[in-house]
Amino acid sequence: MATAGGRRPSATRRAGNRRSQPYDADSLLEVAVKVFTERGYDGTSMEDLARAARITKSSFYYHVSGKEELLRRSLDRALDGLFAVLAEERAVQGRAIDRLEHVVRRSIEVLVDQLPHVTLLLRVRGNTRVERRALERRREFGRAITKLVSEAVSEGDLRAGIDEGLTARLLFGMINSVVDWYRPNGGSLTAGSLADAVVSLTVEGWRQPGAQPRR
Amino acid sequence: MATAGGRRPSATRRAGNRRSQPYDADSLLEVAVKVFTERGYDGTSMEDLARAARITKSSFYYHVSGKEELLRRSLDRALDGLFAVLAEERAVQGRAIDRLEHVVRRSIEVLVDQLPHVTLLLRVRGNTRVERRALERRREFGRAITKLVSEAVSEGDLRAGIDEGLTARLLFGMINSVVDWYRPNGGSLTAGSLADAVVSLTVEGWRQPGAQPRR
DNA sequence: GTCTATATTACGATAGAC
DNA sequence: GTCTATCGTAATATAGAC
Repeated sequence: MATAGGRRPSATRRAGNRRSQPYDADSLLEVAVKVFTERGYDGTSMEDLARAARITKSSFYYHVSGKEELLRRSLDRALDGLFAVLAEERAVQGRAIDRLEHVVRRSIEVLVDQLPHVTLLLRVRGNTRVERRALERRREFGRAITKLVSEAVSEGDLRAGIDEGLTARLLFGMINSVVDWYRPNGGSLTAGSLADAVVSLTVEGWRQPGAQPRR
Repeated sequence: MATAGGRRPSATRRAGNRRSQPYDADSLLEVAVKVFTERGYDGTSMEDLARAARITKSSFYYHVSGKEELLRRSLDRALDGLFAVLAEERAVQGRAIDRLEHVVRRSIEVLVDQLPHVTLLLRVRGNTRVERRALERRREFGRAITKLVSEAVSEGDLRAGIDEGLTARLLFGMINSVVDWYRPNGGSLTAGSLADAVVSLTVEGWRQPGAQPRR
């Protein structure tokens, strides 16, 4: 999965806030997006970013044109990851219910893998052109999910009578909410076991199989 | 449900952005929180608020001490609503599974009823004391939900083997995600039918009852 | 590449007239 | 209660030395 590019010049080097070698635009993006997710994009100043990188504002500006470039690159990373999932073999071939499950599982992987970027994406409000473009792509992703749910109903694998758009929204609402608490260092909770929990909860429900229906 | 106070001096009067009678602190809170949810709290300036209220910044300051007072009052409104649910008769008496369902349904009602305030609450980052206090109360609410899920497992009404904390988080993640798309003017989708969808999806799952298990 | 210093604008907040 | 005018601060961004 990784960061999609090839070379990784400073990812490990910078781990632990160690300040030794000069920055490049990519390593500063990492720093920035981390701070954005902690304090919010609008709540973060270039001074905050520079302090987190242990350099001055001016040095920061040497590498990037400004806050919005950082936001744009981060949002693109998240969106490219999600759309790549929609293009995968198992997302386009087979029964809709299987394609849906695949997209759910892989989306959770992308979310965990690109956690800060996806987090930022999910909090965008649409105040600038960059943000509005991201929102539009997000809506496009949502439409693709709704279509999958719709087809799964048509093919008889989801209960008829459910509202496709609503179900899709609630499903991805559940998935997206993961960014609010998931922390990679947590250890045992992998993207896979998280996906298991989500799929289990939405597919089978939490009802105790033996239990009497309660109404 | 309403706005908890008694008199409603300008709620209807202000509907439709009509500008006629003088403001008070409560009617300005409504205006402000609406803008906050659209542009984000940090992304909103007092100038923005004043423009939305069709008065000047100075006039706005005549009624409120500043942005943070507006935030504090909004967050308190959301949190008070949610905690009131936990204190309701049906949230403290009976089987845990029934108490849980009641809290889920009533929380959705509060969310819909106090939509902008709950929206703001869910987006708080913890940058100020006011925000950190709200986050702490939110965590306390979360712990109460986890406890309910836990008890429902103990009482044998939820499948054993599920992770209580994870289930609680995913459940309320699904519920909370509603603020990202629900619009009251939408018409036919009431809090009740929304709650039905959430309960149905999480309790029964979306599997077609007649369908063969697929793995 | 990184720094100090600074230009410029935006923002939160207040003073004082009406 | 609302206005115009303004103060002080903090933010984005750049210039120029090293």
